[in-house]
Amino acid sequence: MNQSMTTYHHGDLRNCAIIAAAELIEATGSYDITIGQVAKRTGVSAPALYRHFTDKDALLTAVRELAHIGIMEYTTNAQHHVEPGTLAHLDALGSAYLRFALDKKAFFGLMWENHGDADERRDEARAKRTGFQVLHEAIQLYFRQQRPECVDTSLQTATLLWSTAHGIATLQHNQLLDTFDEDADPETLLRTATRAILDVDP
Amino acid sequence: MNQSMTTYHHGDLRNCAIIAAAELIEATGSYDITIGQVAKRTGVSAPALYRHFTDKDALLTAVRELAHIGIMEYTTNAQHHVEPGTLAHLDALGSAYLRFALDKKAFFGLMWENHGDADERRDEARAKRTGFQVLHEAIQLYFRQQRPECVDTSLQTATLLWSTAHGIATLQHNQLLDTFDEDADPETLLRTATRAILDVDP
DNA sequence: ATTGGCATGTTAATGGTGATAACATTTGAA
DNA sequence: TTCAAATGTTATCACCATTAACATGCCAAT
Repeated sequence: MNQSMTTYHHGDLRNCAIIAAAELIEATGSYDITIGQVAKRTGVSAPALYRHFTDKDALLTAVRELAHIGIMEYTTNAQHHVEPGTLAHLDALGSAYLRFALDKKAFFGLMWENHGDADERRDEARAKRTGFQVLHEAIQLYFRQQRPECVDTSLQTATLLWSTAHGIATLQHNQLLDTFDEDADPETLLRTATRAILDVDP
Repeated sequence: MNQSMTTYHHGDLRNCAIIAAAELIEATGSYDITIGQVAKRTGVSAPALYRHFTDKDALLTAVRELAHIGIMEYTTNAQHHVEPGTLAHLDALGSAYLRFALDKKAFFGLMWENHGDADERRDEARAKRTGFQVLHEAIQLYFRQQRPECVDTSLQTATLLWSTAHGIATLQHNQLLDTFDEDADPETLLRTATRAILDVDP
């Protein structure tokens, strides 16, 4: 991308291809891109990409990593403006998740798409588990600080909260929330659900 | 399918193609099928299908209709064994949703995939709204019968319940529930969430 | 009954896509 | 300095969705 294009060898093709793919996805709003498009945007021939990615899915997997980093940025930024261990903290995490799904529609879709290789999926599962841990720790902190009488070490609350946030995000992503209830507001729904779920088991 | 194959004209190609596609999806566990595969299974040439479907997506849309009917059967059957207006009734609906997602993985994925034509999407949205209405009415009945003091005419509870069920189903579909919490059981999660959400606003 | 038009099939061809093969250039380490 | 590995390039393939051009059989009007 920032290489003097006079060289036969590109110098940083792998990274540039990933970025080009991400830009393409952002620009078109769809992750249905072709190797040829990525190659052209990178100023290189299509087969050149196969020196750096075993197949198309490997390239998309690299883009998915970027998407994971992106959603992490959303949540990290959200946490900067709230007091740790408060209800507002949990709201901020959920809100960040929903906003990412809305702002970066194509990346959000790509992240959760069913794809090929089992090894790649395991790596992504690890990345997603990291995000899950952030939520789980925030919940643990919330209970210790706000409701020390009912601290719960299980993962159930975190799993439930993630599921709900994910469901709301996914339905909204498919434009179904409006279909079901034209007055539905994702953030309000999630806040309501969050409060309901946190009140379980007291 | 049940036609004497001696005729040049097939007689019921449209329906047979849809069924063949569905069978193929069921058999391979993936909705990534080709027109050629469907044609071969129907005993016909590939272009013949274009007399009945404008494009591949139109065929898949027809299969999606079958999937909607299928999930409706799951929920309808589930309702036969429970008292209307009870908590068990709501549990049965949720359980049917989760079981369909697990039993008919590929169909579930296909139903919620992002696809092309806006008109087709509007039709499917209608089908989904019908399913949503079933849930909403069950919830209304539940409140009238079990908790008449807090009947709520809004769609919020239904939307929230659907979102949660959908989130759990989707995460499970992507094998992420186990990743997050190896002890997580989808049915238990949904039952817990259901009770929490119903207790809102009392 | 005959026949002509329309619905519905068939084979051939097109254009795009992922992927591999065969060949070319550069780089860097012995 | 040189040659092998790394990395690009231009054919080339197979597969796929879709369209074109042609063939067949059903049905309705004569």
